[in-house]
Amino acid sequence: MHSADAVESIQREMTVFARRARASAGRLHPELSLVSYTLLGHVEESGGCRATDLAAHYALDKSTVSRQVAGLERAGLIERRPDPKDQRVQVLHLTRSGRHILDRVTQSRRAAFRERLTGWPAEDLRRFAEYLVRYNA
Amino acid sequence: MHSADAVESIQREMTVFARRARASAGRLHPELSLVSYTLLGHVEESGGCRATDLAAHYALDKSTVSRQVAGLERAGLIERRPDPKDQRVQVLHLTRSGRHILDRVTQSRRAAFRERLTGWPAEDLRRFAEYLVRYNA
DNA sequence: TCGGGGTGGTTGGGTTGTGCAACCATGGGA
DNA sequence: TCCCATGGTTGCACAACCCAACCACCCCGA
Repeated sequence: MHSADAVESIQREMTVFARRARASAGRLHPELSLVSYTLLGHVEESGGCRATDLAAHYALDKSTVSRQVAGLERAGLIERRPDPKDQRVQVLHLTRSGRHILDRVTQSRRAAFRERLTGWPAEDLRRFAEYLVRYNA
Repeated sequence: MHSADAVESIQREMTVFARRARASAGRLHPELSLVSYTLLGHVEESGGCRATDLAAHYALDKSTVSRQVAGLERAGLIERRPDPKDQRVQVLHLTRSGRHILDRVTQSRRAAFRERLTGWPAEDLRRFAEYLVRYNA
């Protein structure tokens, strides 16, 4: 396989993956869309972040994030705390319920993934993940 | 990095990638969305296929494909030919114009990708593509 | 000190991609 | 000949987006 073909494949397969991921996420966890799940995960990992941070990291319009965040708050999964340093800012944090649901969904997603990746050598998994991170950096 | 973390990363980074791809595709080629481009590419590669084939391969609902195909036909990029073996079937083929646009967009996408992947050893590219194909298989 | 450009966030409006369900037409056996 | 399966279209609803306009607040320089 030449580099040009590899590039072609990467592009196409990523697209296929994304579509399937979204579809199956919707089926498995009606309570938490793939987008919500991703944002929720980011909020947890970051230990409190702003809507703008989410928008920048996921290349989303701030209006999109604003609405997603509103939905998550309405669902009681995150809460907004004022930033004492800057009155414009709302720092997002998971609620107890948000953490709980995130954990449940993560478990179940992980199980599905693991099944899918059964038989992959650990080394390949590691390298696959590393490629993706490097690409998106 | 342990396997569980790798799995987590793969999932997340794929999502990020997909979103960026869609956004940038829309910006670079307003005349051909990412979905259209993908389907068009598949039709060319297969050398004539049915809408149902597309739906199966991309895990899309047949109604979605039907509408996408209708759009591509309206745009003059593909044409439907009756299948002599089965009157229900419409075999999809690229038109001259479809082939032309597909080529142009492919060139430009490839250039963008290549720039992005500058500095990647060919071996890594090859392996990255292989992982993706294996995963989606 | 005050005015203005920059930044965080919300809202209104519109587009696109998608799935589900109901439907039609054709095909292929029992 | 009937009946079910299959390929495809259409109506309907919805989620995720983006852009533009807007408000509130921050901060820097004249």
